[in-house]
Amino acid sequence: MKPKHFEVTPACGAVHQILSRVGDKWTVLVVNYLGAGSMRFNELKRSIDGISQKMLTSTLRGLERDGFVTRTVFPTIPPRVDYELTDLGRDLLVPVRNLADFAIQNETRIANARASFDSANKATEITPPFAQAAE
Amino acid sequence: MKPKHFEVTPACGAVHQILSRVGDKWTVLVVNYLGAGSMRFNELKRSIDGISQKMLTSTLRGLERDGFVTRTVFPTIPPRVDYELTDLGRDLLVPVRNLADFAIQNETRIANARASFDSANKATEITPPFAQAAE
DNA sequence: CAGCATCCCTTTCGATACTG
DNA sequence: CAGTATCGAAAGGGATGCTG
Repeated sequence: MKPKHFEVTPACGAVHQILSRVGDKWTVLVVNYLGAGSMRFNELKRSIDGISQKMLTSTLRGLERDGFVTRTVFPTIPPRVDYELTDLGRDLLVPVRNLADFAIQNETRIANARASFDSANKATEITPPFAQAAE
Repeated sequence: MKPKHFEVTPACGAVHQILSRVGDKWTVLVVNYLGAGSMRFNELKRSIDGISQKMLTSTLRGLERDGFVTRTVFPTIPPRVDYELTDLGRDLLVPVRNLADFAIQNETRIANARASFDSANKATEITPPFAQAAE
């Protein structure tokens, strides 16, 4: 849990914290859904196809810990828990969506770059005698 | 290598690609250094404290594959390899730095949120008889 | 309903040794 | 100098079963 090095600049730690939270598998999806308003646990779970309950829990906990979402428990039966973005969470949504826009706008360029890199690389390979045709 | 689900929106895949590249352990550091101009392999390695040559290599390969950096080999002895951001790489730097600025500007808020979350959590814990004082 | 605990597999990362 | 190859540790992530 505690970083060992990469303190190139003093602020670098904080930057990496955010970037790796945002870069994990589910955070952005969760934050994005919560951007539309508060949601319950299973409501989120149903919305985000493929997420396990374990990952949803830990993603929400992480976001809660960092102050991006609030968790409100209603002591009813059955229990009800609402998750909602804080102001900080809504602020986070802005730069994240900028990055998302970048990704969307450059999707083709990146895909092309990959394709040409991969084919250029394939050409350089050892080309073993039993090489399968390109998959 | 192939994602199984989380295609909530068609663009979601592209977004996640970028976010997870940028969220990995070293990419942002490398891209940030290259933002100042082209650099050689060992120059980068010396600049980024704690990075192993394996991770620097794979980070650079990933960035090259996605079209964010160029790799220029000078067939001299000893060999020399320059890495430099492409236009796409410099474009990437913009939203990334916005997110970095967000991280820096909200570092304290996040740290506070964590501290209060952690202490609130500690209070709820089983409080074992031999609980160590806060580390 | 909203979780926690457990098991287990996969991916990521770091350390070390070797090469053109 | 600029890598590749290999190994093992650690973290991430999924499936399942159980609880208040």
